[in-house]
Amino acid sequence: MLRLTQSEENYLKAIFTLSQDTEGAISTNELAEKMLTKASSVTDMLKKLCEKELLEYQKYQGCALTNEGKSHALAIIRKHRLWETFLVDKLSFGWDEVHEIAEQLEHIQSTELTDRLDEFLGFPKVDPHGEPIPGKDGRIESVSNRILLSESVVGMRAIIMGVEDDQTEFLQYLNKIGLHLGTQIDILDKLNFDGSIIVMINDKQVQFSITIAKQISIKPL
Amino acid sequence: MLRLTQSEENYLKAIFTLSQDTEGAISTNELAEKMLTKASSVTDMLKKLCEKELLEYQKYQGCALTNEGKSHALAIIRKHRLWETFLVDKLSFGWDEVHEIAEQLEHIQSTELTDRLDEFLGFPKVDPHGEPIPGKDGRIESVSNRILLSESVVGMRAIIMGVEDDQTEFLQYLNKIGLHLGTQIDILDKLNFDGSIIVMINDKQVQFSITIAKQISIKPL
DNA sequence: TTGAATTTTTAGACTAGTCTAAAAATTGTT
DNA sequence: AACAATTTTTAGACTAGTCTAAAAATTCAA
Ligand SMILES: [Mn+2]
Ligand SMILES: [Mn+2]
Ligand SMILES: [Mn+2]
Ligand SMILES: [Mn+2]
Repeated sequence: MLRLTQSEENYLKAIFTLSQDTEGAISTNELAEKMLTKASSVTDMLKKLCEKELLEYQKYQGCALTNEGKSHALAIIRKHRLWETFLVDKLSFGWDEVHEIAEQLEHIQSTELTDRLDEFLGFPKVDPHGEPIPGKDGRIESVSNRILLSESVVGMRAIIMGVEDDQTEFLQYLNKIGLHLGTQIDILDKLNFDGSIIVMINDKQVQFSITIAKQISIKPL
Repeated sequence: MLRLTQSEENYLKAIFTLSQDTEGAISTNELAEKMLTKASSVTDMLKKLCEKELLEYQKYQGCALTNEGKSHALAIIRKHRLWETFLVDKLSFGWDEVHEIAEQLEHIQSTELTDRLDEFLGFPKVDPHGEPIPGKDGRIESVSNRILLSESVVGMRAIIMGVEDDQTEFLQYLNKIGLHLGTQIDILDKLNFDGSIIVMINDKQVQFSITIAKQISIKPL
């Protein structure tokens, strides 16, 4: 079994995540930005991960994970999301407080631990941000009939199913306006000129910019 | 707040532990053996930790933790023992399976997490090996009327309270002979020439070498 | 109390991960 | 197609942690 450093694992995870919404290879700069580091550091790491056959990489052509690399990334994401669930469900942390801690816990090496944690939590399907939790086998069950709030239409009634961004400030903002997983909303209006969406949450009107609306996923009722 | 690397934390913990049963300073070689590393590496690390005022160190004179260093060490030991308790009490691991995992978990940085875990576990006083768990304030409650099995006298009846060694093979051996925390034993005999102790455990006779007897702590009834 | 054995430190090297600055390759634009 | 802008890689340096081999200090024992 190939043993990876924390840094290597963080790169794999970042590449996997970026690949989710990008066609083709991931560029060095894109990855540098995501990793909050410099392109030259990324190049060095890509060479190393390519050497270990976790990704394919050719000079100036960006990179793409191999199956091996993908399954490593999924194992880390599985751990991250299980630990976040543990922190919220068992230790009563808020959904805005768990990401940084899970960022460390995801690197604990023990498949046995991960699988027992999964069982202890009752095999949860999604984490506290509504993100699906990969199974033991690395498979992600597709989450059903979700759309982004940005794609909603006026008059729709819907349930909040997830957030695409788990940054503390964003989640704290959502807390402040009373928006949680499972919250019911009504789409009241959309402004043509900037795409803003006006929503009713617990009898209060809230206006979301298109940027925010793209970070929230809902299930129409 | 001073941020330490995993390696620095492991050194502090080792120095603390060695200091428990050694008078005066800890020597470079002693520490090298404990850390499974070379004396030259230890010297480098001692310089660094001295620089950070976590220990006092003078060339050729060994080292001793400062109060700052001690409280860091205690915080790591607290985490280690709480996580071991979590693994055994909540995830049903055996006491022989948890040390390696806790060796990693003890480095997770979040006082909030540690304190909530403590609460979730019901503020346990001892870990699965009978070792006391330091409190939030770093204080260790002294464990009452314990002696080592090696110091027992023939005819005594006692309860197993702890083990001084948490190596997997040792604990597995204890499992095999049916010795756990809380097990009741009778001291049947002591052999003068090698110090072996013959003990009755669950109606079976078992003979312990003096080496083993020094690793087991008991409470006489 | 002096020489030998042991312990400890230093010197120099290596790996992992990062950085800055400069060079090279690619991309885009006229 | 040529040149400019942008992206990416390389070269060289730095820190942390480790190692081996050699030098220095301490300890031990005759
Ligand atoms: Mn997260
Ligand atoms: Mn991480
Ligand atoms: Mn342990
Ligand atoms: Mn450790």
